[in-house]
Amino acid sequence: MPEQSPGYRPTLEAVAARAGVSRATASRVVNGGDGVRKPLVDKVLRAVEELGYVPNHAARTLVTRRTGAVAVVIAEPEVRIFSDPFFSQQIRGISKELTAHDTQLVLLLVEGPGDFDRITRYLSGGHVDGALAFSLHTDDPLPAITRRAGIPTVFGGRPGWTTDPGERAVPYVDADNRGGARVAVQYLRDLGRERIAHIGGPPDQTSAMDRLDGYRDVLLDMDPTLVAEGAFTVESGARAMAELLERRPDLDAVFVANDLMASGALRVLRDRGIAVPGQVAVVGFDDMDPVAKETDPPLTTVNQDIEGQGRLMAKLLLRSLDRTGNGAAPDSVITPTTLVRRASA
Amino acid sequence: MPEQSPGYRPTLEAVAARAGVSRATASRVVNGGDGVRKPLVDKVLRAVEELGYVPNHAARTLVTRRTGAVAVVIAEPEVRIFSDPFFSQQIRGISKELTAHDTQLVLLLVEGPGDFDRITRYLSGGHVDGALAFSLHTDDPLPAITRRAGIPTVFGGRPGWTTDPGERAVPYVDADNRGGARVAVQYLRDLGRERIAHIGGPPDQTSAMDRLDGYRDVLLDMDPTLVAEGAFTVESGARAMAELLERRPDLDAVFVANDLMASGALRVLRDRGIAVPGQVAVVGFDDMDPVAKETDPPLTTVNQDIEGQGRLMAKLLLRSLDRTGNGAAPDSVITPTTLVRRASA
DNA sequence: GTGAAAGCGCTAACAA
DNA sequence: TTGTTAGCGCTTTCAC
Repeated sequence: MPEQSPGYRPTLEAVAARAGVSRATASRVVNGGDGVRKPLVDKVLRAVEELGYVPNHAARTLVTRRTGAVAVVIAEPEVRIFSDPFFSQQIRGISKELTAHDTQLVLLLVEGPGDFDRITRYLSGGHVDGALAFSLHTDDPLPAITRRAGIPTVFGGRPGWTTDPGERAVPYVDADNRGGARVAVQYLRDLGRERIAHIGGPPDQTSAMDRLDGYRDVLLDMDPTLVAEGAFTVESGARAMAELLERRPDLDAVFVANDLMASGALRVLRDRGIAVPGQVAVVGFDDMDPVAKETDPPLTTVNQDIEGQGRLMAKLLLRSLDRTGNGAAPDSVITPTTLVRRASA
Repeated sequence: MPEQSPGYRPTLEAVAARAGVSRATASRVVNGGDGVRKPLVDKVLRAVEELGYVPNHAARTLVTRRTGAVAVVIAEPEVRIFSDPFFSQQIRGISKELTAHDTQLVLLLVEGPGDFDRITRYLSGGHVDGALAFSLHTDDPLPAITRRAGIPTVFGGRPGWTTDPGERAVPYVDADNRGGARVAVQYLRDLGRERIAHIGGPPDQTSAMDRLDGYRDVLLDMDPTLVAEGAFTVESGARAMAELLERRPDLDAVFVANDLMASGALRVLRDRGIAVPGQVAVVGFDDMDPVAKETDPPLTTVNQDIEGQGRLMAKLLLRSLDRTGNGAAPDSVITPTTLVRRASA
């Protein structure tokens, strides 16, 4: 890579001149070289190399009307984003996929309700070609915002909104929360457990709802005293476990809606000298690294491929951005989950 | 906000026409309105409002040569980024500051050594005005890359590189790791502890080095058998603690280089029935939320304002990007730390 | 297959 | 103070 005086940037014009061709031909070569004779292609390529030419992105965007950038919108005012590897992993997956397609990732963090205006303006401002958003709460304004902004969007996690009839469904990627929960609870049942409790997540998050539904699917005659509500944090899991033990000292298993809460629950059980899985079997959800492996005992839990979900989101979005005809509106995808057996159940 | 047929975007031309002024005047108003008479300003503003005009960013960049975007480069191939809230918090601070200055955040995740080429190309490609980078390892190639790319860069964390004489020092923001460590160890000493051990982080990270140096500052006659090395993870902290107890069962205090390792150490002490702080006092580093508050017992630790560091990084970079003359090259800043007393020491 | 030329939407001299 | 005009660097018809 030739080192130039910093700040100087050769233009396509310069490349064309050096290669002895027109700007148009140089442009064709830079953009793939279709329909240009081999010798000319080589000449141009050499000029590019020698000059250290890098296309001016702004100029390109101005004429093509494509920015080559995608916004990732994260609305999570809670502390949760700080202690939850969930986002980091999804973003990693997204980043990999976008990078592979020369697309930039513009991060939009929503700090508060007042920010929605800013986000709307940005999204409608032609800065990005599409958006990826995480919608966690049932009353999330994000779906409405991206719809209004009129840019293709794929959501991470099932949005809580029920689609109005006639309105186009919002495309999303989500794990099979309900199915995973079903498998987990069925597993506890097959183990012979009879009083299977559940520690659920915040009821305004669709993943929590879906996992609770999966629990209900298996335990049709669900006893409400066996269900406690947490907040997807370690501490809330501990509290919920204590509450359950208070109410139902006879419980012999718990299906916990995420690993963080499960680790809190395990701590409470250990502190009270209750054997796991001997007296109480515990199954978590997420297979979060490294939490699940390092609990005492190691946690049996439901694995979901979070990074893969991120990749998939990006993939779906990029496909809908593709102008070569097959740029159909993306469908939603539910990714599979698998039960990982460790020692807690 | 007027809803238009999606895809249509009014131009400055349209605004000017509607306001009955020239494009130049419209442009002036949109960019602050200096030197335009009030009534015209109002007219233009109204036209903007009515048309729902949003400036075309590409066109503007093309002529001003400023992108209004900043890259955040994160090179952390390790698992660590997944379990460490450190980055999320810094990014949050960065995001807030950038947003307040209408600057976009482009996220660049470095997945492996092969990625450095890509990053270099991107940074020199005029996509962004500057960069913020996290340099954690002493052999990090990032400083060299951003220098070669020739764009202003501010680092998070002291880069391990010793600056060649004559070469411009790399500007960075870092916590006062050494000073914080000094205060922590001195505090243990003031408590009357006489055999103060240390669990350090990976020696290729400057923060770990600096904290170790602070420990040494106080314990000049440092005994090597009192020092163990961890990897900034819970498990490694537990291992290091076990190792130390093996070697020096007589130790009466431990200064641990971060809270994650401290929580592992506490677990080991608890498991062995060693009273904290009765027999062994423990001080951590980071005051990580929620870890430090929720250990058993709650952790006495050194607080650093991570989000503030992020803000500061952005602030320094934006200042050096400012073209109004005072755009001096940024200096480095060391942010203060404070000891937070809880129950473990 | 290749080149000439128009124009994307905007800012910044320069004129008026 | 306001308007006119010349590009910024690129892609893309349209001729050749």
